[in-house]
Parts: sequence; C-alpha cells; structure tokens
Amino acid sequence: MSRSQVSGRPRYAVVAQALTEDILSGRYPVGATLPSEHALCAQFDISRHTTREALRRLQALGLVTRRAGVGTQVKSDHIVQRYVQVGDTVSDLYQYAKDMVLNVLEVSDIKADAATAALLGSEKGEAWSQLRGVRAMDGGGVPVALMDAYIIHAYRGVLGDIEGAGLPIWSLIEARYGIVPAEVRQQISATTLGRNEAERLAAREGDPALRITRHYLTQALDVYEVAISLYPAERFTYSNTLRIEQPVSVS
Amino acid sequence: MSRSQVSGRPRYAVVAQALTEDILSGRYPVGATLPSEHALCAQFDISRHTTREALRRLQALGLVTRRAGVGTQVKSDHIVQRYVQVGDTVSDLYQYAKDMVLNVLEVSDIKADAATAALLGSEKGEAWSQLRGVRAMDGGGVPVALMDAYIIHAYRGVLGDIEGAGLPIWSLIEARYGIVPAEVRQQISATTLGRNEAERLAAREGDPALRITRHYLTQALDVYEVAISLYPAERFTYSNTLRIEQPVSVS
DNA sequence: GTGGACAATTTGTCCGGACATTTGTAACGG
DNA sequence: CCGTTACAAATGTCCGGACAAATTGTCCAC
Repeated sequence: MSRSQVSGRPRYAVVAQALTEDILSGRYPVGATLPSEHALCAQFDISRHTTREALRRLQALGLVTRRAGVGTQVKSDHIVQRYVQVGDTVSDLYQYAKDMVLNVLEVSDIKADAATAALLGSEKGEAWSQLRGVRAMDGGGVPVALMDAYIIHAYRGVLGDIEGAGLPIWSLIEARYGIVPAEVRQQISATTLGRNEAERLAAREGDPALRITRHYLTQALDVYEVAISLYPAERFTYSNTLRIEQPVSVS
Repeated sequence: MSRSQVSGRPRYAVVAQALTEDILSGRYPVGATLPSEHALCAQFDISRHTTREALRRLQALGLVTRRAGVGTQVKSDHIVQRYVQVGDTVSDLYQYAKDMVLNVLEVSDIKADAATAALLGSEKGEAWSQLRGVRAMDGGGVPVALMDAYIIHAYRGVLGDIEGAGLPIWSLIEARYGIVPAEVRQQISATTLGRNEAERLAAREGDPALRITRHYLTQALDVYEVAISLYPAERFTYSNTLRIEQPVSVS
C-alpha cells in the first residue's frame, strides 16, 4: 500500500496536486486557512506523515505558509517563477577582468546632507566615506571607468584595501567584515561625459557613456555601500543572464 | 526528549550542522558518499526519521544529492549564494507603464544570413520574423523606445497581437503559446542616435541613448525571440533589484 | 566469457503513536 | 476595562516499524 495502485504515483503527490489545483482555481483563496493536518488525514484517508509530505511540497512551491498554532494558510494563488542570476555569486555584477585595477584619486569623510542622503538612500547626517577612483587595466591602459563610491562609516576600514585592488568594493567588505550584500539595487542609464569626467577618462567631453549606480543593502535593508560608475560607451557593455529557477514539481 | 536538552535546538538541526561542517571542512570531499541513513542513526543515536530530516536540510542547501540504491553523495563543498530577481515574474525586465503601447512600423519575414544569425545566436538560414516598432504612451506622447524584435518562425502568430499591445512580446508569446523564457540574456550599452533613429524617436541625431538587447531562450537553450530596444537617455533608466536567496539555515 | 537471476544495500514511501511548542482565544481576576 | 491565566487547536519534533523501489554487485547456468 505504499503507492496508490491506480496512478502509480506516491500518495503525497496525489494529495499535493489536488490541493495545488484547489489553490490555483481559487477554491482556497489567498489568506484562507487550509484544513488542518488532522482533517486532511481524514479527508484523504492517509497518515499524518503523508499529509505533511504533501504540505511540504506546497510550501516549496511557495503556495502556503505554515505556522505552529495557526495552521496552513494560502500565500499565493499562482506559482511564482523566479529568475536567478547565473553564476555562483554576484560576480556577474562586476565583470572585471583579472588584471583590471582601481586607482584611488581622492578619499574623504563626509556627513550626508539632504541631497547626499537621498542619493544614498540613508539618513541625513549619517557618517560616510567618499571615494573617487579610476578603473583601468593594470600597467596603465586606457581607463575603463570612473567610479564614485560611498562606504558607510562602520566599514571605512576597507579604504586601505582599495588602492590597486582588482575586486569590487563589496567583495573587499565581505573579505574584511564578512558582510554579504543581501540585496543589490541597480540603475543603469545613458548620459554624456562632462568636461571633468572626460579628462579623467581620457575621452572627449560630450561622448556617450553608461552610468551604473548600485546600492548594496544589508539583511535589514540598510544601505552600506553605494557605487556609481561611469563607463565611456565603447569601452564597456553590461551583460547579464537570468535563468528560471527549476520548478519544483508536485510529483 | 523531543528536543536535545543541552542546546534546546532540534536534534536534526544539530546533526545537519555537524554534517554540514564536515562537508565544508572537506572531511567528506565532493563526490564522496556519506554514511547511510542506518549508519547515521547509530552514530548519532537518533531515529531514521530524524536522520532523514537532517539530510533533507543538506539537500536543500545544495550540498548533497540522494538516490535510492546509491546513497547520499556530496555535491558541493560550499554553500552557493544565489541572487534572485525580485518581483513575481520577469516583469521588472520590462517596466512598462500600463498605458505604454507598441506601435508597429514594419514587419517582414527573413531568413537569417550569417550576420543576422550571429546577432540572434541561432543557425544560419533559419526562418524568423522581423518587426520594428515604437513604444510610446497611449494617446501619443513622445516615443520612449525604438524597438527591433526578431521572432522565430514558429511563433510568428503573435505578430497579430503586437499592434497596440502594452505588454512585452515575450509575454504575448507566453499567452498564446504557453512558452515561458527559461533564460534571458541581457546586454546594455550606451550609444548615440543615428539620423534615422532620432527621427523615429522625435529626438536629435547624436543624442545619447541606452541600447538593451535581450535574448529569450527556451528550456533547451534555443533562442526564440530577440528584442533590441533603443531608449533616449533622458526618457528611460533601467533598474533592477537582486535579492539573495534567503539562506536555508540548518537550524 | 556472458547474460540473467538473485541478493544485498540504500533510499523512498507509508503507517501508527507520543509529546513539545506555538498561538489565538476565552475565561478569569484585579 | 485590562492584563493574566488557562485551555484548545494547530504545527513541530521524535520514536518505532514495515514494505517498495532503485541500484549495484555476485553467482550460476549456458
């Protein structure tokens, strides 16, 4: 009796599919509470273990949440398709060649005024360190990017690690403080180079450029680093691959 | 005895953490087979149910694979951190306002020559449909984007759905054919508008612009749609949020 | 030697029971 | 009226056992 004779599929899979269809069809709307494990045992004439296995599938599909003392509640009436950034880390977010290094031009400590706080997404008056630098091939090729970075005061210790580094700053923060970005917000826009920027980048004023602004947030969604990079158009293309998360099947 | 007295944590969590540390430290190298469930029961003096709960955690962490008749084998010696595109679909990939519609300028059937095949990432000689259109606010505001799209012959039926549509083409393909992109490859670069492009966009020749190229791939990694959009700089900013997949803790 | 039957091992499925922990609510006492 | 307590209900943890299915290797017959 370990498999249902008719279908040849595990019983928990049959139950999971039935419940899934009930949720997708709206029979159990979002927010509703599913019958308790005990009730489902009686309804499908199965053991509690099998019931829990079925509910575990629904949970993995993101359809329900389960809490002791409350029950099983419908979280979503459709199966969410999530896209995952390929590669094992955020490495695709920096795409720096191995021999690309950052040369620091200027460093200063600031207190965020209203405009800066808005840019950084932080509180006014918070203490930050500001850094300006140029990314170029090691050995002195043409510069690829002009970067303005803001690092929250608590992690200013990385400032000493930055000169000549071939890694993005968030990676240096991770190495020194063990802080991994929980969320990364990116904004990409086109612009033209100003006179000062063009000079730093050995380009012409008015040339088209890509501006990428990235906010790095902690688990608590506090911004702890902001990087604004300016890439002359012909020297850089941002690229990105998202892959659908392999769907968790009920069977 | 349902919780281990010393730690106050569930027993399966203790076992899962012990095994996790053994894997991360290399005591069980990648490819090695862990002790069988029976052996782990004896080793930790727990029931098979608890053992399986612990191993289920390791599986969720992506550290091991389990197969009947074979055993539990180490798949990875480090916990991969995956970043997920937030939002319930790829909707962040299009960011179109509700009343932004696509007006078709031109449609043609083509056979991919060498250059086109390279651009599309497909085979030379394959049959595609080509479409040029302009995205603008409904009611005739300034155009926001000039778009060139390529759709593989099999899905050319969507061409009739496109005129005036407020949704991205991949979404129309999904609605009509049930095909969801399994992978999306994106390239973003800065450029300047050519004379013809500027005219279509009611902009000036030489203005900076954002070019976004997207390849949509099936599960088998065959390209079935390519969209190339050109956005005048001040009319559009691409934005994006990646969130770390909530780490599956052993506890 | 090779193919097939068989056995041993391992994980998968499923049942029964028991107690712990969490949470919402209702009864109670101030 | 409000805070506390007590209870009930739900899920979480854990144990025992049994058989099924998948896989691998061994042994025997040919």
